[in-house]
Amino acid sequence: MNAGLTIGELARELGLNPKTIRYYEQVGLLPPPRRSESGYRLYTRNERERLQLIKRAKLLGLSLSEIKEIVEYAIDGRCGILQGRLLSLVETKLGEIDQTIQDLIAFREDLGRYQRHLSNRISSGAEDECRLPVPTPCDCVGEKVDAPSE
Amino acid sequence: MNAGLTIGELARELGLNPKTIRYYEQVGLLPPPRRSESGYRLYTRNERERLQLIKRAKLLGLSLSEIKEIVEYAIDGRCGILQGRLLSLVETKLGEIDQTIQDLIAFREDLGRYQRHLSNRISSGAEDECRLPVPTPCDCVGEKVDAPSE
DNA sequence: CTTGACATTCCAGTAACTGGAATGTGTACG
DNA sequence: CGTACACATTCCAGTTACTGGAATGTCAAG
Repeated sequence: MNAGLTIGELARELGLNPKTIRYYEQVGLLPPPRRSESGYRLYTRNERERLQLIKRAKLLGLSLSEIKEIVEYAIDGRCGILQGRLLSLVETKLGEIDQTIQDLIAFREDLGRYQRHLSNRISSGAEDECRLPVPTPCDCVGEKVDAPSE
Repeated sequence: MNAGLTIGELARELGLNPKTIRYYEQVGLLPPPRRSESGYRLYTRNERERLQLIKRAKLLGLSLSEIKEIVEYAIDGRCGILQGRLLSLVETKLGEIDQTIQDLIAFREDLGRYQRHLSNRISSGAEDECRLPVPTPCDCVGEKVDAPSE
């Protein structure tokens, strides 16, 4: 029953839940794969590529239906009206992705600072004054929020 | 009735749906803000910062309850057991964020290539042979390629 | 004083999974 | 061979994180 990955193997390779893969098939994001004698799904290289693309697109925050549009085009090489629609979708998203990357890098820095702060506190046994520098530059977060002044 | 942002103003500033902000309040991610005479929510700078932190954390893929843990800690300055729990959460996430950034950058490249490809095709009026280089044939994310022959 | 854009609450729906139940499959072991 | 055991199947129900709609209230402008 080999010659192809089972759903579990594919899922493990990609760090996905097998259920997620079945779900993608159900909503038409993945084509129904061929089946073994006994009805097990059998996947190939193609599906792996396709899922990787889907994973990336998800990172970008595309919805499954947007992804479907891109993937369908990419995989099937379908042409026509879709092209213009797709180009503008891609262009919009290109504009967004750089911002996303910036945000992510900024957050990574916050988090790193936070981590250093935490492990310092812990190793020094400090138990008080735990205000932390998580949010961007300044204070901000550690405030009870009634601040009634304007 | 001013001295503070209304929910709509805050939402616009942050690119969120006002409903989302109310939802965050409902699940305890945001403290109930003070209200105007007539019952409108009035927000301050603090909430803006807090929401920005939440937005970033979401980018990273933290769940709302994970975010809540971090934010709550930040707010109450609570110490003790939480610290260790939090440190390991943060450390795990730090490990993931670099991968996420890598993925995002790789996808950005794919997308850029795709965009050039598309606009070339369109401006040259080409209508056939639309296979595109989107999914980067090589593997950038989940390594581990033991392709069983097919 | 009405119109229109905002706000409120509550309830219902959606997207994208995720888990559980009931059942079948394939290999390995005594 | 039989029986574990980890996998697979389908179907259905639940969860998370919103998102929209209805009914109603508020406020600044014309």
